[in-house]
Amino acid sequence: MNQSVKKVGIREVASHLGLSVSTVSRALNGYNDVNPSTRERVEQTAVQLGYKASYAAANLRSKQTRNITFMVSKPWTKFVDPFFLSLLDGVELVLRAQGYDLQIVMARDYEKEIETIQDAVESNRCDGILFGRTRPQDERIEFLEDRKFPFVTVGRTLKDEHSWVDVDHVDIGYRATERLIQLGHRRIAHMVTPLRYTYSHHAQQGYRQALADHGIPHDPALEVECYLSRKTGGDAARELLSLGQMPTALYCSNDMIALSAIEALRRFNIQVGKDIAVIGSDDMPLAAYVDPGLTTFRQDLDGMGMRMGQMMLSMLSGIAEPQQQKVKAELIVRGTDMPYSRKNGDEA
Amino acid sequence: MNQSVKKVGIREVASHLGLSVSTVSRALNGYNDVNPSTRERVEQTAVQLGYKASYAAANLRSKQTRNITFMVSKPWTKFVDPFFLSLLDGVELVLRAQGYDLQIVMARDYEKEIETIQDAVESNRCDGILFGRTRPQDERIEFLEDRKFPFVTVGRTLKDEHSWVDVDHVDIGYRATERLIQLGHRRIAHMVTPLRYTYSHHAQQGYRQALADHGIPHDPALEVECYLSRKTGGDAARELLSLGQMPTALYCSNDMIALSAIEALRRFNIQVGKDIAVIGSDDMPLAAYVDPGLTTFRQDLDGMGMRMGQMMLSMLSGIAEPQQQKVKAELIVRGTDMPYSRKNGDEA
DNA sequence: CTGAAAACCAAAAACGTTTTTGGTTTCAAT
DNA sequence: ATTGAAACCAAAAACGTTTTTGGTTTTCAG
Repeated sequence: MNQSVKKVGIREVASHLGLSVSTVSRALNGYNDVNPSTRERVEQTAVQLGYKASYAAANLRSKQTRNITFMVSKPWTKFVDPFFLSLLDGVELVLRAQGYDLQIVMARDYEKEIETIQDAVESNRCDGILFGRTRPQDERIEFLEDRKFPFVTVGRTLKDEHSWVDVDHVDIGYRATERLIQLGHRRIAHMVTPLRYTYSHHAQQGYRQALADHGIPHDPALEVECYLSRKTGGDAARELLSLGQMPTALYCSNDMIALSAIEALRRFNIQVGKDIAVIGSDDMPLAAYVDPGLTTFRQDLDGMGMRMGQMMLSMLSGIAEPQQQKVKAELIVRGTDMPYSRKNGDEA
Repeated sequence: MNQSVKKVGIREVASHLGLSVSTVSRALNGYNDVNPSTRERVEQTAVQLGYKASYAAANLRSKQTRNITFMVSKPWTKFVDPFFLSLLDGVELVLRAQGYDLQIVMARDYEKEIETIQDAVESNRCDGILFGRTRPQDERIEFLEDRKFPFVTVGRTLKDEHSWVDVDHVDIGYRATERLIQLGHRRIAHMVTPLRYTYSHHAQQGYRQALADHGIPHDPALEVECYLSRKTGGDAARELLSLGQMPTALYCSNDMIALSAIEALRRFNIQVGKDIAVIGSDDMPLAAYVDPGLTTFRQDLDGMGMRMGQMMLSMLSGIAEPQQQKVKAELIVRGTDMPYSRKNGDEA
């Protein structure tokens, strides 16, 4: 009910208590050289008076913005969105709990990415940076490491010496391939996501390892690089069809590619889940909806986001060693994978 | 190549030019009482020296944060995401162009919404607020109007006297219904989105108007309120099935509901696009993908986002009158709507 | 020429905190 | 009692801009 017309500053609460401004500040910011009972009183009258510290003033003096920037790279939006927002949700949750704000910037093409990061660092508008879409060797990461500016990524470089959270794509590749092998398949194709991203290499690694472990020779013709738009996923499927001997199973390192391959195959009257097995890699909303449902892997994006936030927080509180967390994905069995039967081989 | 170890402040550029600090500031901030040639020189050496104004200091003095907060209400994420991010993209584009940062906060349930807004306003961390999910009368809007704090919404209240951008849902409702009528349908159901949101009322209005204009009596039993989760869309469809006379067409005020209804109908062996017509309202990614594709309406979210940003900017530059923009959606004809044929009526 | 207005710029105040510095009290150990 | 350390707090400096105030120069009509 305390309706002060003027907004109340730290002075007000200080004079209201007969304390000095500095004591109030130290009490509010959790310094230890202040009497617990004093702190108590300060905190109480602060809320009572509706005191809110001026961010600008606090930032100016303390040289930290309490802002974390998440850079989202533009060319995906349409289909990768859902992933992004779940992640963001987790990030925001833990950041806000510690009084940090989350700010987002969009990099609208490749060159803008590094530019955006530079700008964010140099115009000190944030204390840390978050981003994804990491590449085997990544200019952005080199820049940030060079400047010793706090950052955490979703995904990693191949060098792998910074703080990151990542789905274990080697594991996914391995498990998907092994599953198909155990279902009796021998000719298993890998529809590879763009190799400019690190995770594609990991998926490839898992795929090849599984083949090797089960004594199946690796046929380079069965590994086709696809791009993220739907078209080229279908194109790759057609390319595979034209091979002398058709693969009986497809492991796709993302669902969009799987889905577009399925669509293309359908056009050739090849029934997925019957004539050919398909396994995807991320569980996009569509995957559950198509018929038959896509067998794929679910990733705990919310949890990964939270983990990212925590890492950032701990870096900000002075911990220098890079932290890394690899997250296992959960296999979601739906209808697109099935055991090998001799018939399939003849199909092509 | 100018590698100063210390970061360069406004003092540096001033002394480097033999000018006063204040002149440099005025030159950089576009004040008019500074010689054009002086301004030129200042700007040049500013970039040359790599000068970046301290946000904190500038904010402290000028009392504006150059931050806009977008509040996203949590309970949707899974399916409404794509809409959200497209919108955000447009917003960010125009805001950033004017040097504003975009910051996002998640309100994780209903109560948190108003709380979050209050906090954003009172702890002056931002100059303006953006949000959606507006209700017929909206506590948040009342609060912000009361405080005279700049805000723009996606969607509006029924009172409708603030700044907003909104898809014309009356128009969608009208056109969808009219189209079905012109295809020969008479028993057209409206699967209504939750009435706690304003746009549902608008959709309803359009639907009823179209019926009235074509002399079709309004049957309340054909208007069923659904909720956003997929389940209840299907439930509503089942409810309609149990009616004495089955509707021959469904207009759904959002795609998710349409899709779940379609799924439920399929379980009853009712073929959508053949036995019953369905039209949706927003063009979610799924809509193009299901078979048959959902006939629906596309909304220019990117454009709406940009419009929101522009409105915010103009409010910030002092224009007080509320600005409002209604956006027409574009009909996307796919496979779920078809002409009425006598057979349908008997189907139930 | 002259005087007043306009253009241009410098000096200093102000923004509202946090941090530094240092001073007083309290307390336990001598 | 005395002393040194620890606990507590006040005063003032500092953060890096923008804004205010006012002073000097230029311009231009009379």
